[in-house]
Amino acid sequence: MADPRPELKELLLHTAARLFRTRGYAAVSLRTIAAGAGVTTGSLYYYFNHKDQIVKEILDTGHKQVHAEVKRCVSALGPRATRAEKVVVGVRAHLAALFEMDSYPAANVRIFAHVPAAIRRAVRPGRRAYEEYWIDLLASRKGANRVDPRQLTMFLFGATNWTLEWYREKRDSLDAIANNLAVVILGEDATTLARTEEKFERAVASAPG
Amino acid sequence: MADPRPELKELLLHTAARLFRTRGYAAVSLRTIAAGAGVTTGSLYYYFNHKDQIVKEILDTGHKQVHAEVKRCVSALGPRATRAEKVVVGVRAHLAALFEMDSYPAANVRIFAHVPAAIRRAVRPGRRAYEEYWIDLLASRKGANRVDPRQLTMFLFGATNWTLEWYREKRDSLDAIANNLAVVILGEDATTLARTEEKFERAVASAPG
DNA sequence: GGAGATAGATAACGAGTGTTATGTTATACC
DNA sequence: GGTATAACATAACACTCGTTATCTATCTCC
Repeated sequence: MADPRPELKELLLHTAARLFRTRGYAAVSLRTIAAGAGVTTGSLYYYFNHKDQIVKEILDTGHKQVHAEVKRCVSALGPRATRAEKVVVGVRAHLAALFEMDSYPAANVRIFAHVPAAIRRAVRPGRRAYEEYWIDLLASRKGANRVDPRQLTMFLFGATNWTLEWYREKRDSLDAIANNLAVVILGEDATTLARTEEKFERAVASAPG
Repeated sequence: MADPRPELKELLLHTAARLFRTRGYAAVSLRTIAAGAGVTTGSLYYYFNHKDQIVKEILDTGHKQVHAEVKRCVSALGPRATRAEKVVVGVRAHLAALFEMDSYPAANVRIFAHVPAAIRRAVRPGRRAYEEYWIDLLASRKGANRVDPRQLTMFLFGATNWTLEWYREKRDSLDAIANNLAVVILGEDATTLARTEEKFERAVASAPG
C-alpha cells in the first residue's frame, strides 16, 4: 500500500511552513507535520535528514519568494518607472508574499530569530541580497536622502512585516496599506512625488547624451 | 539547607524572559528556567501554577514597562512640548525598553504570536491601552493627517520593534534611530517641524480663551 | 518475470517535557 | 521550646520529542 503521491516533499514543506508560522519553531513536532501531510513520521526522513533541514529550506524559500515577487512586480513597471511607483508596487508585492502566497515568507518573519544560529547563518546571504535590493531602490535618488538608506530599509521591513500582527482582511486593504506606507517612507504624497519624479525623468531622458 | 533568597519570583521571571526572548516560547523548558535561576524544577510551582502563567506575567509586565517608560519620558517634556518632541522622546523610550531595560518588552515582541491564544486574549487589554496612547499622540494635530493614525501607529510599532532583528550596539545609535524614525513618521525634518509646531502652540496658548 | 530502485510504513530508542506528590529545612510565634 | 508555616528540594508519573533501524509494497527495466 505505497500509494505514492507526487510532490510530497513540497506538501511537507508547505504544511511545516504553515504550522511554523502560527505556532513557532520548537512547538511544531515532526509528527505534527507528517500528520498534517497525511503520512507517518518516518517518511519525513526520506526527504530530510534533520528537522533543521526542513526549516532551512523554508527560510531560504521565503527569502527567494518575496525577493522574486517584488523584483518581478517592480521590473514590470518598465525602465521609465519612478521611484515612488516602485516603492508602492514593491511594498504591495511584499505584502502579497506575506498574505496571498505560500506561508514561507510569513513563517520566515515569525521564526527567524528562534531557529538555531547555524541555520540563521546559512540563510543569511539570501536575506542580505533582498535587503540590498531595497537599499538600492530607496537610495536611488541622487543627492541628499533624508535618512540613511539602510536604516530606512529596516524601517520599511519592520512596518511591512509587522502587518502579520495586526492586519485583518475584513478591516484593512493591502492596497491602502501599501500606499500609506509608501507615503510615509517617501516623505510626501505618493502621487505628487510620482508626477514630480516622472517629470524629472522625462527631462533627463529627452536631454542630449 | 533552605537558603531562602529574597525575590526569587522576580528572578525566575527575569530569567524566563531572557530565555524566551532569545529561544522562543516552546523551546524553553521549566527545568532550564529553574536552572538559570539556581533552583530546581519543583520550586517553580511554589510561585506559578502552570508554564502559561509565567509567560502571561511576562507579557503583561512587558506591556506595562514600555507603556510606563514612554509615558514617563513624554510627560517629563511638560505640557508645552510639541508633537515632534513627543514622538522623538517616545520612540527613544520604547527603544530603551527593548534594549536597556529588563527583557520583558523584548520577549513580548518575540513570542507574542506563539503563546496560546487564551494568553494572548488575556493580555490584550494592556496592549490595546499602549496602542491607544500612541494613536492619540500621532493624531493630536487637528485637521488632515497624511494617513490613518491607527495604521501610522502600526507602522511605527513595526519599525521600532523590528530593531530587535538588526540593531547592533557597535554600529548604530539608539538616539539616531529614534530621530530618523521620527523624521519618517512625521513626514518632514524633525527640528523644522518642532519649531513650526512650537510657534503654533505659543500662538494658541497666548490667544484669549 | 526476476532485480533493483523508489517511496514510503512500523516500531522502537533514549532523552526531555509539564506536572504532581511528598519530603526537608529554616524561621516566626506563643 | 514545641509547633505551624513558608520556602524550597526530591523523585516520580505519563507523555512527547527527534532520530534510527528495519520492513514492505510498488514501479521500472531488461
